[in-house]
Amino acid sequence: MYLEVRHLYTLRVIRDSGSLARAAERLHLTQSALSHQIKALEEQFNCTLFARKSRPLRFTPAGTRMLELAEQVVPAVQAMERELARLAGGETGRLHIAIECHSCFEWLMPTIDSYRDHWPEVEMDLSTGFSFDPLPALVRGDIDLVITSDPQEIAGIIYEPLFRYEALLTLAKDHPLASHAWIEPPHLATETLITYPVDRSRLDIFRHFLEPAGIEPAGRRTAELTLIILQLVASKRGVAALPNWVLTDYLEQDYVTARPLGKQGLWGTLYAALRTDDRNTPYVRDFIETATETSFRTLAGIQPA
Amino acid sequence: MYLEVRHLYTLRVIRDSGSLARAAERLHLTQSALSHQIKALEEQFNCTLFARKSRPLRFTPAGTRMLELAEQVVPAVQAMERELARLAGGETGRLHIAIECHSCFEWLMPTIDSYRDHWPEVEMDLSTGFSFDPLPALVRGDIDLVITSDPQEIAGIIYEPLFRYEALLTLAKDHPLASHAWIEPPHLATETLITYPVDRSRLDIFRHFLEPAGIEPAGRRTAELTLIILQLVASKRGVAALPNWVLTDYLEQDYVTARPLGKQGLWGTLYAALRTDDRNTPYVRDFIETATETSFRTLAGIQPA
DNA sequence: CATTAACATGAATAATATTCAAGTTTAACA
DNA sequence: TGTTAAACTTGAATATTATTCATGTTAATG
Repeated sequence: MYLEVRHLYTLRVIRDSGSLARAAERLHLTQSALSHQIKALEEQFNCTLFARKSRPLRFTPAGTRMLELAEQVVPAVQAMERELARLAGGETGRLHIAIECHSCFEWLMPTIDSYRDHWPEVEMDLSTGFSFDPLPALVRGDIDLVITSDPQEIAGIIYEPLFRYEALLTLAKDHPLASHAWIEPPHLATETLITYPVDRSRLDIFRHFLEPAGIEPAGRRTAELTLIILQLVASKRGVAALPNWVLTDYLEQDYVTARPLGKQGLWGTLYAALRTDDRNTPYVRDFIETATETSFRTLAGIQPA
Repeated sequence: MYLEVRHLYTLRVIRDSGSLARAAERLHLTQSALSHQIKALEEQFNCTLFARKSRPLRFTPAGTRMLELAEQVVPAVQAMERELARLAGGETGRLHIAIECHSCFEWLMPTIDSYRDHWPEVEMDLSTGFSFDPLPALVRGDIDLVITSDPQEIAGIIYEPLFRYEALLTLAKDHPLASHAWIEPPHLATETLITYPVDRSRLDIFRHFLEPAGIEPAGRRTAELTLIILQLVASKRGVAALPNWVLTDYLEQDYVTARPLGKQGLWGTLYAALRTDDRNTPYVRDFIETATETSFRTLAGIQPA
């Protein structure tokens, strides 16, 4: 065995996720595979790289040194890969993005920032899919990429999963439902549900939580901006299902509280939809990679798809 | 497939050796393996890395860029590996070296220079084995490493091959034998052979060239220093068998000329002899690695062992 | 127009990474 | 103190990937 870029990449993910088990998920490997990988490294260099017994796990001096190398090497490799991708053709093109996901700005903005650095020649545009259905526009070629949590089978369109997130029911701090460890559908029969202004068929809380149980909320009202929704919730005008990552800051500041929907929680997956033709276009591929990487760096509580 | 350190290492060797075939030898791989490896890289990045049809082969812009990465990454990886090896223990120790090879200073000095940088704590010493037989001293533990081209089976001693070289018969420029494309043993029956002052049983030209043919040179004289030997040859006091790498400068300056010994040439291997116990000692291993690397960088015309 | 050296290719094999199916260990909790 | 769950380890089975082997192609050379 030899030290390879793969190992360095692994090491970074382990540090970022704080445990072998979680790192394995992100790397799309079993936890056993990672254990073997690290063990082989440790045997080759005849030293331990980190102490597993503490959470988050701690790197030894040797592990820290190797991580330092990783920090130098991995970005350099990625930079070269991007440059070659540009060289290989398709260095310029158009990337018009539409988002159906109303809370996506948080990771989309840093993603676009860092993407622009790598692909200055790509003409970018961003439209929010509030008023029109973006998928036909994607098929027609008016736009090139749609961020959505609701993949619909359409010929010529593929969905690349970005990450999984949990929808939490956001509640005022002293809301009665906060006494439950998790929310069941009947709990909502007497509540006003605040949502983004989209058709209920696009909302997971209806499709995968309330409708299967045959429950209707007492009322519904909509708001476009996440901040407004939160204000409404805080002032007890209703409750709202929001992605966990949107809430981390507000929960920490104790502005609102939140509970899982169902014992297992209500999980959704965010996808990038693109035309099959664009599947291997370098600058499109790299956008997706940049997006997942940025998300995992920026967002707390999300899971690999 | 992914870009790995291995590929970057390969790329450097290809550049240094100017052809896939030679690079393969140095990497201890078949030429086919290398061809596959490069092909896979080129397919992954969808570009060619170098033009094969020219000798030495030329890197494309993409290849150059990747080589640039290699130049940054490989030394960084090696540096970390050495640091970890020191951390893992055995960071300090003794390395007393004896050389039997009289022309080895050329690569030994740069080797020791760069080695000292990496292992400042290791106490080094160098003795030339002119007067005593170093192998018993190695067994006893008086010295720790012997550079020799003449491995003798001794319990507790192993030989790590460094590189292969060709012994050439060095001749005055206008020497009659220079008219032959290569030298046969009978040609030497009328010549004075100039050698280093060691027993003839240690000299490859006797053991593997003259004795098998039952030929004796007309005379023999010795000199300790390579430069003196060359002066004697140039002034027609005799002929001498010397490693090819010693001669490159003098041949270029047209000071002397040289011919292969036999149609296939007379090839020898240089070894590092060490005690079996020291086989895995980090600072000893690294000396051997540094030595081969330095040799291939410094010396022209040598071959992987 | 042979001949040689360098490189390419497809199939076979060897080496290596990963998973699978246990088994430990640790920490949390009743 | 026992019980459970989560995180990690381990050895054997399997899958994947790298390398070799045998052979073909190409380009340069006499």
